[in-house]
Amino acid sequence: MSGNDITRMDPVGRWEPDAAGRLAQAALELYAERGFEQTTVLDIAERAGVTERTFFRHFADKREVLFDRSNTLQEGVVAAIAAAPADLPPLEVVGTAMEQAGVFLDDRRTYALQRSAAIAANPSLQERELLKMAHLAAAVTAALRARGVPAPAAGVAAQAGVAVFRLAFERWVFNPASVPFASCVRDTLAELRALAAPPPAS
Amino acid sequence: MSGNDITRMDPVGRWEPDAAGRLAQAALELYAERGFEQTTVLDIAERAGVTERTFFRHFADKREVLFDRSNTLQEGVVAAIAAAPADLPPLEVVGTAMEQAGVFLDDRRTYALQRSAAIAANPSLQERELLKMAHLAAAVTAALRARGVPAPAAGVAAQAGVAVFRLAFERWVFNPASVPFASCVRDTLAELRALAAPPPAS
DNA sequence: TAGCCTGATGACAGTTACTGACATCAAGAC
DNA sequence: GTCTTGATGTCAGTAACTGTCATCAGGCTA
Repeated sequence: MSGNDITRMDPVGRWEPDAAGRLAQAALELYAERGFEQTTVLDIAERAGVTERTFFRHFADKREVLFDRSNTLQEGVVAAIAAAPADLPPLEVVGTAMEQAGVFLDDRRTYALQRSAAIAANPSLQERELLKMAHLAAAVTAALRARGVPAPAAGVAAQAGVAVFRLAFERWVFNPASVPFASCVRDTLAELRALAAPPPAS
Repeated sequence: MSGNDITRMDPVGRWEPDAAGRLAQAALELYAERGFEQTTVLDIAERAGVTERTFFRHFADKREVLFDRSNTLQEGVVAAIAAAPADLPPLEVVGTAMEQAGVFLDDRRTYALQRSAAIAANPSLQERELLKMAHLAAAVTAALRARGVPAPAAGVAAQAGVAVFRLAFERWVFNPASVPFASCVRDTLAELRALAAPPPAS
C-alpha cells in the first residue's frame, strides 16, 4: 500500500490518500462494521469512490487488502537472522530475530489490533494469515540454512520459532497493559525451553 | 464420506459407491489430472454422474471434498491425550498421542500421498490444510487443559506438538522407504529437544 | 393395495468474486 | 501542442456458491 504519499495533500494540509489507501481504509472499516462476508467488493469500492474493477487492480482479492504489507515482517526477520552472531544457537537466532522484527508491532498497535480482530472473526482471513505464517517458516528455514544450520535442525527451529511468534502475538494482543512484543517472545520461548528441556525418563 | 456402504453392491459384487463417494473419487482424479484450479465443480459432478447442485449438497465447497474425514486425526489425538498416563509431561503426552493417531496414515499411505500431492500443488488447498492444523492445535490445547496442564504451558505444548506433526508428516511423505509415521514423530521430537534443551549462555 | 412421508436429486434463477479487453482521460515529456 | 503513459471506467463473461421448488423412488401405515 503506497497510501502514505507525501506528494498529495488537500488544501487544508491533510493527506489525500490514493485509491489503494482509500480502499484499504474503507475495507478495514467495513469489515469491522458488518463483517468480512457481509461486505461486498462493490461496497468497498463505493466507499473509496472508485469502481469494483479498480479494487482488483490494486488488490489480488477481497482478503489481500488486509495482507498488503505482510512482507515487512518476513523481510525483517530474515534480515535479523542473517545479521545474528555466528555462534548463536539456531533457536536463539530465531527468537532474537522475532523480537527485533516485531518492534514495528509496538508502534502500530492500534492498527495491529483492528486487523487482528477482523482476522479472528473470519475463517477465510484466518487461512490467509496461516499461509503467511507458513511462508514465514519457509523463509526462516532458508535463512538458517544459509547460516550453515543443517536441514533437519533448520526446519525444526523455524517451525518452533513461528509457533513461538504465534503464541507471543496472541499474548501481546490480549494483554491490556501494552507489554512490549519482545518480552512476549522471550516469555514464550522460555516456556518452550522449560517444556522441551527435561528429556523423557525412558 | 459415507461411500463405503456395505448395503449396496452391483450384480458382480463390487462396491457401488453413493454420490458422495463418486464425487470424492472424481475430484481426486481430476485434481491430479489437470490441477485444482483447472477443474470446475461441473467437471466433477459430470464425472460422478450428478448435477453441480448435488455436489454442494455433499460438500460445503470445492476444497472440502479433500477434507472430509479430516476429523479422524483430531479425534484420535484428543482421545490419546485423554488416555495418557497422568504423570507424563505435556510435550511427551502430545508426542505419543501424535504417534498413536498417526498410525492410520501408515495404513492409507497411497491415499495420503495422492491427497498430499494435490494439496501441495495449490495454495488454496494449503490454506485449508493449515486451518485444519490450527484447529488441531486448539483441540490439543483444550485436551491438555482438561488434564490440568496450566494455560500457557498447554498452548506452547500444543503448538510445538503440531509443529512436530507437520515436520514428521513431511518427512514421512518424502521418505522413499516407507518409514512408520511414529518413528518420524519420535525423530522430530528428539530434534526439537536437542535444539531447545541447552539454555542460552546468557 | 392405496396413500403418505421422507430423503435425495434435478432444475432454475440469482448473487458475488474475479478476469480480460477496450475506451477514456489527465499529467508530464518532448 | 502533440504524444505517451498510467490510472481508471465500462462492459461482457466465467465460475463458485445459495435458495427455492418440483420430482421421484422407497419404505411405512392403514
